[in-house]
Amino acid sequence: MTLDRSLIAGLPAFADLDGPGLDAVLARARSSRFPKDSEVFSQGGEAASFFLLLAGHIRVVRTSPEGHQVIARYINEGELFGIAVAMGRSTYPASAVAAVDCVVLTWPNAAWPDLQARVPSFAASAYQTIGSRLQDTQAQVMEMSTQQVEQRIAHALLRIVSQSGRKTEQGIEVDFPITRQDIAEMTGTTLHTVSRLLSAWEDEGLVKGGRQRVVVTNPHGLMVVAENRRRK
Amino acid sequence: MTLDRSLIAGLPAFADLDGPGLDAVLARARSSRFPKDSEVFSQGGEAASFFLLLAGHIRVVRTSPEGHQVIARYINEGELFGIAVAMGRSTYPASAVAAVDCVVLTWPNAAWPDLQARVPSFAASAYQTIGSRLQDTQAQVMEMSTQQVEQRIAHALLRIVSQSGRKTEQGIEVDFPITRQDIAEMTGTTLHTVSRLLSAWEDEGLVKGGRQRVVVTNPHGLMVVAENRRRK
DNA sequence: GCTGCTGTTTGCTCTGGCGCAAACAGCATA
DNA sequence: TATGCTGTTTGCGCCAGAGCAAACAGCAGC
Repeated sequence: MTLDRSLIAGLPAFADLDGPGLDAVLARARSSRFPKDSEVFSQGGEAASFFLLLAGHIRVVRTSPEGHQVIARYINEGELFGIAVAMGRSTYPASAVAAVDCVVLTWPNAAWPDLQARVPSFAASAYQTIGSRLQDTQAQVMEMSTQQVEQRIAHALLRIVSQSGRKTEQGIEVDFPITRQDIAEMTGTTLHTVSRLLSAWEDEGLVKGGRQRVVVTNPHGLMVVAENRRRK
Repeated sequence: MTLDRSLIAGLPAFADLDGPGLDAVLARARSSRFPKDSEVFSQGGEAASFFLLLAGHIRVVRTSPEGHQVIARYINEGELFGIAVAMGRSTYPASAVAAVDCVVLTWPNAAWPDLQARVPSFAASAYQTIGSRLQDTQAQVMEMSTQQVEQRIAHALLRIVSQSGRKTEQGIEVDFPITRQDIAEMTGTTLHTVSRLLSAWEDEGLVKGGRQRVVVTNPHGLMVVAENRRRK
């Protein structure tokens, strides 16, 4: 099965590639579907492939030995993920779970050295992805060290909505199902605290909730909360 | 000034290099001294170079807009740091401060593409460094999400001591000056809490403190604390 | 339309660890 | 030997947010 260039031509990861370059990249890939809640790869499993998300949303989850779960990030359409090979790792450090039905491009790790040599801008894009994830994660550590729960949750919501928001009449909605528990696992807090805060924000007209739904109705107001600039 | 191969021949970053490879790498580098407390590079500053620590210890610090400081990591002898260029970044995301007098190799970023092409194993080592920092940072997020302060501090201490410990008669000592405040900034807690816990541990015979000094006298006991397996 | 499951809300209690304050101790300099 | 400066210790009060419990609500399947 041959994949069409148009699948990936518009993506930032391939911005610098010409037609033949795109074909070279696609020649080694295959596309597959992952239904909602299925695992694309599993924490600790041998890293045999790397991936690009064509459609859908993917949750990257780490589980501690004691069974605690933490959501490291959400992958959006067009992003590379599971690129353990680019970091010289042989196992996946986290699991990737489809938050909705997804379409994923898969490359075998064996293709990496060759791709890196023949399509250097593709490799550069992978390295940049890793670099920006490192930045994001370090920023998260800073947030967790210095900010209170309310600001952290507000920031997290704004980030989600800015990366994976869908405009509606009411405001900007997270365009995949997300539970209060998920938000808690992203911010290092508890389901209960998230629920309480969202309820409070709903009363203030900042957000609107629903089952596995969050709509930010007043992004600017939420930013004020995130920056801790509100007059209590 | 020409640098001698022996400077770097034993380092993991150059493990795969032969003699000419080492020379090629060194040809573009220059070596310099940084006195204690001086900055090797500064957060937000334009990233013009990347570095390797030949001797000493370096503290990587991020400062928030509100002035909060967080210690992202310590760099040990033989490690690459400030490799913004490998992540496609144009500014440094943190500052690097010499914790003791240091000797540092410096390459201009301009040398990177060439080195990457001619000494691929050097580039690979840089990418692996970034990858393992991402792992470390994500592990830190997990710790901060799921563990209490006591465990986090115990883990942090064990990590420091295993990476930069010096054996003494008393136990393993952190071999650079480190304050309670530093430990607090590594673990997202406060000077006071760190001091209290170290005092308590000293009473239990796990560690021994001093001004800017920490000696772990009973690593195994401290691991029990870190794993939260103690009978209170 | 009923049933069950999964996710959400909310009240109450309790406590880890932060913030403040003050005293104290090494170490360097005059 | 005295004087500061910087880092450390410790006591005390407080509160953000966790933990527990219980009721509630949307949605899927029968």
